[in-house]
Order: sequence, then C-alpha cells, then structure tokens
Amino acid sequence: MSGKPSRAAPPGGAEAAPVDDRGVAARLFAILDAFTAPTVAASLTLSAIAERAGLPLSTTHRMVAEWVAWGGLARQEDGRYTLGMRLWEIGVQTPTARTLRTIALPYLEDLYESTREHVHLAILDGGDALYLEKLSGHHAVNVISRVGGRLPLHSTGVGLVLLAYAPNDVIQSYLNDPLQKFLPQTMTSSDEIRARLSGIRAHGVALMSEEMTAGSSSVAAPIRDRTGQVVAAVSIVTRTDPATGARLDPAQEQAVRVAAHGISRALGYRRSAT
Amino acid sequence: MSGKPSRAAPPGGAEAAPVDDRGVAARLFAILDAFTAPTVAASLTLSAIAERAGLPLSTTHRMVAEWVAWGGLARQEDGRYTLGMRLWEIGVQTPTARTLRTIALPYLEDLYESTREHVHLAILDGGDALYLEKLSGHHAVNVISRVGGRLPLHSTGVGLVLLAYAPNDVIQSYLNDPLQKFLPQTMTSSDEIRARLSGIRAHGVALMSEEMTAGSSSVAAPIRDRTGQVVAAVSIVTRTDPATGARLDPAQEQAVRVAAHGISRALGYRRSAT
DNA sequence: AGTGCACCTTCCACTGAGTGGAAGTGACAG
DNA sequence: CTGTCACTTCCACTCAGTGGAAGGTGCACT
Repeated sequence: MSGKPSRAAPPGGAEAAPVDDRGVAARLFAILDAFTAPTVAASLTLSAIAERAGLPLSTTHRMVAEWVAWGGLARQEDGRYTLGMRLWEIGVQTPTARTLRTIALPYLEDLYESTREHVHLAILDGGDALYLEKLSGHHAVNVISRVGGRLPLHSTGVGLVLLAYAPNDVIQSYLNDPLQKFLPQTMTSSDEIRARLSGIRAHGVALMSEEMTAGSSSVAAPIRDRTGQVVAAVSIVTRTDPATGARLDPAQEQAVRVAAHGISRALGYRRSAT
Repeated sequence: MSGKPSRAAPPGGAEAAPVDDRGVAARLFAILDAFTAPTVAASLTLSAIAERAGLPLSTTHRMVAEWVAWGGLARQEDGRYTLGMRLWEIGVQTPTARTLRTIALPYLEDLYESTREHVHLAILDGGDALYLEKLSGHHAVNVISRVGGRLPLHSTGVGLVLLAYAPNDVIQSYLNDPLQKFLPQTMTSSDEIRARLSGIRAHGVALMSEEMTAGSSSVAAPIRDRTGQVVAAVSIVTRTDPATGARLDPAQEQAVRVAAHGISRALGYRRSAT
C-alpha cells in the first residue's frame, strides 16, 4: 500500500488537492525566481529555495544540483546557494541590453563626467522602468535605482519619458491601475499625468522633483532608434537645490539632451524635422 | 509495430545507438548554450538551436516555448529567437559580478577619465580571464575584449595578473597545456612566463605589449578583497607608442595602480606591509 | 500558378525519467 | 545524551515528456 499518487490527489485524500501542474521547465525556472522574489536575496539555503519556489525539498535538491552542474547556481563554502557566473555570462549577451549599453555607455560616461551626477539608462519593460545602466561617483547621493532593478513609470524621470512615448494602449492601461504615492509631490492623478506627458512630448525632456526619493530631482530625455521609435531614456538625478527648489540647472538639462541625441544618432536615428 | 523506443536503441537497430542520456534540465541548458557556442549568435532559428543543442526538432520546439513563456528567450517578429530580458535581469544579480562591478565602477570611471584609454575589469574563471566590465570612448581603438567575454590568461594584462596571484596548482595546470601564440611577441614558454609572474608579484603590475592584438599594449594591476586575496584585475589598453615602443607612460602605470588600490580599499583590504 | 525547398507546428502511442514521501545522516545546542 | 533543524539518499510508481512522422506555411525560382 501507500500508493505514491505523484501529481494526483493524496491517498485517502478528501482535502484540496495541492497538485502541481508545472512542468519540469517551470519548476527549474521557479528555482531561479526564488532568488528574485519576493525579495532579492544574494544567497539562500536549500530549504529557503524550496519554500520560495513552492517545491518539495527532495525535488528542489535534485534540481538545484542540476543548476549547479551547469553553472547557473553556485554553492558557497557555507552550503548556501547563489546565482552563478554562467547566468551572468549568458545574461549579458542579451541583445537588447548589450547593444544599447555598448552604444550608450560612452555617452553616459561623458554625461557623468560633465555633470558628476547619477546617470541612468532605462527601457520600458512590462509596465516598469527597467534600469539597464547606472553610473555614479563615490560620493553617492541616496538613490534606490540599481542595474537590473525596476521602478514605477509615474514617479521617475526615465519612467515618465518612456510612458510619454509609449503606445496609447500602454499609457491607457498603466494609468487605469491605481498609482502609488511615494512622497507628497508624487503625481498620481491620471489626468494630471496625461497633461504632463504631452508636455514631455512637446519639450523632449521630463523634469521631476521629489516624487520618488526625498531630496532628489531628475531630468530625463528620450532615446530613439533608426525607426524613430523611443527605445530608452537617459536621466541624471541630482540633489534638489534648496535655493532654486524644483528648478534645475539649465546646463544640466542641456547635457541630458545632448547625451540622448548622441545615443540616438549612434543608434541610427536621423531627425527629420524640429 | 513501429515501437517508439524513446531513449533506447532504434527498433531494428544494429548501428551505434545515439542515445541521449541528458536529463530535461541539461537539455534546457543546452538550448541556452546554443546562443554562445560554438560561436556567439544574436539570434537563431528554431532549427539552428536544435542543431547546436543536439536535440530533435520537436523537443527543441517544446522547450524553446517554455523558455519563451518564462522570458529567458524571446521571439522576434521574423520568427527567430534571441536571449530574453529575464535572463539579463537575473544574470546581473549574480553576486560576484554585481558586487565587484558596483564597487569598482566609480574607480574605473576615474581611471577612464584620467587616461582616456580602454579600461578593463576581469576575474579568473575556469582558466580564462572573464571580462566583467569594459569602458571605452567613442574613438575606440581595436580591442577584442567584450563584457561577458573570455580571453586567455597568458596573453592579456589582466590575465597575467590573475595568473600571477592564482593558487599554485592553477598556475601549474595552466602552464602545462600548450599556449596559443597570437602574435610574434606572445610569450608561450612556460619557464619565461613563470619568471614573468614572479616579476609581476614583485612589482604589483603587469606590462604587456603586442601580445594579443597588434598595435596595443596594456598595464594591469591586482585587486584584493578584505582577506588579501586577489579577486580581480584592472587594466588599461593603449595604442602602442611607436616612439617609445613597449614602454608605457609612467603616469598611466601609476593611474592603474591607484585605481586598483582604491577598489581594494573599497572592498575592505588594508595593506599590512610594503 | 506550379514546383521545390526549408523551416516550423501539431499529433500521439509509448515508456523510462522524474517524482516525492520517508528514512538516513550530520551538525549543533542545551 | 536527546532534540531540533537542515540536508542527503533511496526507491516503487506512474504520468510527463519524448521524438518520429505527417501536416502547414512562406518564399524563391521558373
């Protein structure tokens, strides 16, 4: 007796069947996702992985071993697991990220050099601003952005730019969902944001002040590819000037524009008018 | 009739059984590896993936679909497949790469700014120099390094530094295998290299000239962590000065040293003597 | 508009690879 | 010594995954 009903309902069972209908692949991926969600963890124990992935311990054990054998996970001396170099190595080959980064980096460096402020490069991905690159000095001001990290569209400079030039249905559906208010100045009314977006489209720059992190402001501009489509956004994040308040140094705004144009040009964009 | 012997030998078979003893996981990974080996490809057709991974077309089809569902692969409009953003997003979380990069980047920027030359950051991984970061201006000199790429240890500045401070058995086994000669000046004799390695350990810098790419030289220095272990190497690659020949600008050498020390200090290293 | 070709998608009978509960090991604390 | 917690190994069972083959689809050349 003691049948092993595998993915079917438990033997004498009458309760809710906890059947796992994920295939092998989905389970393997769940193990990777365990390192990202619910919170990013640098290293995890086997049981923590099992719990986060929602898998039996023995299954997790076997699968983790496969990841380690391939190099996607690595085991530390203390027995805990981390993401492995192989994953990094393959990840950086991802064309969208690699191409954009390679082309943009020199311009981002120039921008950093001339302003000495945090420089960000982000793309639109699944309703978030996904940060592809971030340059900052030693004397880092507080910022919560992080390469590979995501931030909302309505409360960041790059996000607002990306949203402004996104297809209409994306804007629509983004503004339909309730928007989180991070600080008193965070704009959350869908009508106000719509107005702001047209302002951004008209001027080609987004100016943000104290809408995500206290004490910091940002200027962001769109990056276009050969086809004229906006594919990314650059920004600098500065400490909000207590004297001038929200207003930013016009020279900085200009520097961001120049960087964005330079990258667009390097991507093959030739502006037709204006 | 027409049995389907699955992973067993073919029906009437008497030939060599092409049994594939890889598990599901290994096959899934083989699909990713198809994008890296034998040559790096930005996008592949389904059949190309199948061939490179050594998998039947139908199996590849199913598995690729799983990767796409998760975001590890993406399908382009033309039907070809590329590595997906999810892979990039998870890959950049890899602790070794992320930590080192985050800490080192500001110093690399300084180094780039003060020298205006290609700046490299690499670690030792499986007998290769693995390039974690690379900064370079618009006016790029020819270099073959690439973020996420690998180059041999004996013919690059960073490589030689990493080898110099590697455990003895690593040096031993690396020098046992025959070393490729890329240019007339590439040093391939294991004795000469051994001598050179002690020179590097003594001076704390490696100087290379025309050993990997014609017309370029490099200076590299070791980066240490809290424990004093060398964990990475920085270098700059310059156009070989036709006048002075192999000799490099002492100011540049100094700049590389300064950057390496800065990063080591930021990693928690406190030099005890010297 | 027909033929050939290359590539992709779907189908389905078969079975061994993967499953997960349970028992075993090991390290550490009280 | 006993309990607890975290990891590892085992093994009988069975259904998820397999891959050959047949069916689409798109395109180039005639």
